[in-house]
Amino acid sequence: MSLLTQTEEALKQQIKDAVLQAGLANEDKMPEVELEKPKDKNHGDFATNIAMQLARVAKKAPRQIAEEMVSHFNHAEASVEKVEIAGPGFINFFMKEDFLGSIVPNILKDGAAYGRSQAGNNERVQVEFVSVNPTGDLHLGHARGAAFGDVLCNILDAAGYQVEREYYINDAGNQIDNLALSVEARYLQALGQEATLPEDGYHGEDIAEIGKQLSQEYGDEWAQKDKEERLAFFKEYGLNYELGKIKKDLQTFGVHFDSWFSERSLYKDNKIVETLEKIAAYTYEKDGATWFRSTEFGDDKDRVLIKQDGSYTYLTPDIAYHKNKLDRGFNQIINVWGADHHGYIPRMRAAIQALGYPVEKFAVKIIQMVNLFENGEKVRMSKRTGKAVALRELMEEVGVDAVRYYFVMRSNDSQLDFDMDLARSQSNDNPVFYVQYAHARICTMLKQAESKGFSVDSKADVSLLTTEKESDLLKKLAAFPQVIADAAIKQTPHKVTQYVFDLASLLHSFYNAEKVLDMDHKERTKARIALMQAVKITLANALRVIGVSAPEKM
RNA sequence: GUCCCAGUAGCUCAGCUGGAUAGAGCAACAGCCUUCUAAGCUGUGGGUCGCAGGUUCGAAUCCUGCCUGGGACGCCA
Repeated sequence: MSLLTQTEEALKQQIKDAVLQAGLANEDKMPEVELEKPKDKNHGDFATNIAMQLARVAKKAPRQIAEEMVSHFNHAEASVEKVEIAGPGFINFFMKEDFLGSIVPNILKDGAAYGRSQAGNNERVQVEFVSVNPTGDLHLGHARGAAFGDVLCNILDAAGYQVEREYYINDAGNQIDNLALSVEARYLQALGQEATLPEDGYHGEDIAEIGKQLSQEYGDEWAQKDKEERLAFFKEYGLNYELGKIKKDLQTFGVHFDSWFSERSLYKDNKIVETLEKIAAYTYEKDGATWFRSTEFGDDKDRVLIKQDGSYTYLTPDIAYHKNKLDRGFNQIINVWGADHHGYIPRMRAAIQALGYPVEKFAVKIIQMVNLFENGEKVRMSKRTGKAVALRELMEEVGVDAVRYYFVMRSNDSQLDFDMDLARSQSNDNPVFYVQYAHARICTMLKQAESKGFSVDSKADVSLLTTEKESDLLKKLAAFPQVIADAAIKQTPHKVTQYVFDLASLLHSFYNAEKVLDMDHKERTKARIALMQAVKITLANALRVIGVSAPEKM
């Protein structure tokens, strides 16, 4: 348990005891004590609205309740310096000076582990994200999903969940047959033969490249062979080529997966038939097709599982896939989907229920669209390729750090304007640099300290850290594990970018107000060096969670 | 037509399991470098929280309706 939560728990307990002793409520009428951290410092370190909550139970005015509660409150047990009643009945607690005294040594001791907690109780969570069809490059929208999913996993991991990252490869079905046909056409063209791309084929440069490669590698060998055999080979070839590119881009982007799940394996292992049998009670035949009665579970229409031509719709193997995921025993499976898939949620929820699983285990995070701006104008297509802007281009243009930071800095359900010029700019407008600069600044200070004979000392007298800027920093540092845990529970990665920005801001403010290296006050200098080290560790840990580098100098 | 997301300062967005005077960055304006990196800091101005009702001691936050913007509504994936 982190220092701050210990303090809070102790305080809550004392508040509860005081309420009971004052006879304002008995055990079963006792509401949950809620503590908040007031934004305004004049309102103390913590505040509670318990008096207002009790107004109805105790049948008294909130302020009067507050006074009776306070008169029974044990200041010493809760490390409270002063209590004030304010406004309509808020009770504000001002903690003793040293209540944050152990935070710096704690952080120095924990190092890279500072911020980690057991909030997740080791629950197993699986996050499936990206899962782009291996028929082309990752573009803008996929990139946001990739960054979001990866950071969410980092957060869950730090908060004490067991996380598994999975990519679902759509290597069966229509789109992959189409890929094979497209490759075939490009191959034949590369050999100088007449061939046209299928109507709904893939027109990208990369497919032409595959065709060229094949023609160079095999000459007309494959043109001679049986079409079926040829397509089977081209399918594999194209799949490996495209998947290889995706994997490489993801690696560059700093995203890795624990498992790559093949849709094809569902066919091979007979999982789809098994799944269909399992939900047979909710299926029926109509118009020569097999339907899933998803309306029974709140979907707005029933869905086809087996088409007239006997093939499956996209949904069918996907249900089998979700069954497979749930059978693996996760406490929760989280899917990260693009906004264009939101309509898909009700039918999948229906399927989960038809399979007999608790629907709460199934969560979907919808990632809203990204709009790219350059020179103040919306960029619809890449200038280089004429197609949707690829992640690769974006990384080359503005760097991995900026792309990742920008993609997680906003709530996933807000659309995102990505300003290329801003992300590229190495200026004070750019939040990525602002945060990294704070880290680099500390590194410089610590280096200077070393050259003056100081070293980081975890036994430095941190009670000398008494200025307002210092206590602001201490409080912010202490909050970090809770911020991570909160972001994990709410599945809101942007809370971490927000936190790291705030911490950087406090550091810059402190830096400008106080001098760390002061030969006239050696003890205070030591304390500040320890504080700087603690801030450095926390900034680095937070940046690591986001997947952004923490440079030593800039 | 149905469903999802959004609507908060000039711009981009936090805040949304109800709480005190609604926050941040950018932009604007005024200051701070012989002093540990000015990629920084300090200050000022700027808001009918889309609109209208409702619930509540209390609503940006919850409920209902409406308006605006984006997206989705295939025997595509």
